[in-house]
Amino acid sequence: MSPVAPPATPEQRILAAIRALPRGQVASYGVIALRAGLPGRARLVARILGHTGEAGLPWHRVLRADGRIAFPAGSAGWEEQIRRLQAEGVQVHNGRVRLPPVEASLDAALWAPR
DNA sequence: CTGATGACGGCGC
DNA sequence: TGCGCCGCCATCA
Repeated sequence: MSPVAPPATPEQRILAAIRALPRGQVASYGVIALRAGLPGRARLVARILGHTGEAGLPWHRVLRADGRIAFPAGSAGWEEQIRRLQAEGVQVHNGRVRLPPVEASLDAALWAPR
């Protein structure tokens, strides 16, 4: 591997972070942004998801910070995401998922000044 | 350049 | 838990 920092555009790193989500595990937009090295860029993650048409991308494992589906309740995307999550064994109640608490270190990183 | 928009997020009530 | 307000960012009209 090259000893230098990974090239990758922000978009590439975000997509990589999403692909890295194990089956049956979920994460918020903010956490994905953190893992991509882009603290506070949750909205960028959302835009990428809506724009990319990459096949096989586990987009359904990305939820809002409060554990709810980002799509409007009742919409086609909303139902599709719930279906996919439940197919992986994720418990979804009324469009909401129990997210594991964010670690203090990540919490600090999120609030750290840029 | 200005204002609106969105698969967001934190905070207050 | 629910709802509204505001901040932040990239894109678009």
